[in-house]
Amino acid sequence: MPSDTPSKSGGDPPLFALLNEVSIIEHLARNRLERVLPDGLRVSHFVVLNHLTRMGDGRSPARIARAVQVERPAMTNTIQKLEARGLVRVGPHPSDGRGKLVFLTEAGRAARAQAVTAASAAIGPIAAGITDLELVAALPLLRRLRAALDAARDVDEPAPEA
Amino acid sequence: MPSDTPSKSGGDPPLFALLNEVSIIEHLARNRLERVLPDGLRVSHFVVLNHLTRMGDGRSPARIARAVQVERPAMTNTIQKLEARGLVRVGPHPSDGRGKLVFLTEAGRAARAQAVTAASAAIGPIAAGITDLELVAALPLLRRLRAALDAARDVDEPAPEA
DNA sequence: TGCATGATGTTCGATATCGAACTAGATAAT
DNA sequence: ATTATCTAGTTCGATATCGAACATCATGCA
Repeated sequence: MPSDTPSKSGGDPPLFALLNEVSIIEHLARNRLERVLPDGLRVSHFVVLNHLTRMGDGRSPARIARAVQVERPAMTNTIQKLEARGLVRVGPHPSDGRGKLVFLTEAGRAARAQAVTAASAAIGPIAAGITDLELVAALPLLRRLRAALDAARDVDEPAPEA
Repeated sequence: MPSDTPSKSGGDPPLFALLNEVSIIEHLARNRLERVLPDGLRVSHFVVLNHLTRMGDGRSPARIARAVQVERPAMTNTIQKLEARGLVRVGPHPSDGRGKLVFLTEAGRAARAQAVTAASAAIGPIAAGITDLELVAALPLLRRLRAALDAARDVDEPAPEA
């Protein structure tokens, strides 16, 4: 049964081991989520609906893109799909001539609620042996790590030479 | 400065909040890694080199694909690229007529070592304010979550009817 | 032995994402 | 005011990934 055992993650620094687990969890959760979402709703669409619901309506595509860690062209595509499905309404920015603002429609809110239900039903039971207490306990570290990675995102040239 | 504050992740169940952090961390780490890898080495390539180095040589593409959470066509593509770069050697399976086995070349091991160095240099400093102790403390939960998600991967029909 | 089922590697078509580049509009500096 | 710089949204080309389908070989069962 131990078909993989030579040197599992023995020599890996803790940070690498953690990022490895994170990578696999993300992949598994994403795949699972993709299969249970209603209709042909994509994870990327769900993420945007979720973001708009939680953080608020009337945001620009660029702002959403930054928050969701996606490049702007991808967000253009996603929002066009959402608008075509009637889950989102796009209007011009009042004070910024080039900008746009994205608003949730009622259908969008409903679809998001339905997706959340489906996601909870599909992913919740899997983590049966894991208590909320443990999850909450692990959250602060992950948030700090995310913040650190996020902060270092634009800092690519740390003073080339002295 | 608080440009995003309406309802951050207040109403989210802990599992969702954690998966959200995981998703963002994975994205940020992947992007950062992609930028620091030598030549045009892709993250997917690096992952395979890493897996073969840590878990051992002479594995079949399908087995690697399962371990790395990627579909077989993607692994076919990745291995062809690796072979074209001379980082990997592919031979027939001795006892299984259809199978193949993937072996690391010296260039492959060297490239992996170089990539690990680059990755450490790029990602290590970011997590400066985070101790190995904290990371190690968070690992068990993540491993359990991964195991749970992994186990539930094929169990899609949990006894449809009684 | 012969046949059904499953696994492996691959090809194909569709889709999403990314980086680069472009246009239009905003913003800062001179 | 004019110019330079920056940002928003989009388009384009390239690439990776996925799901479905296929040919080949293994394996279990009759």
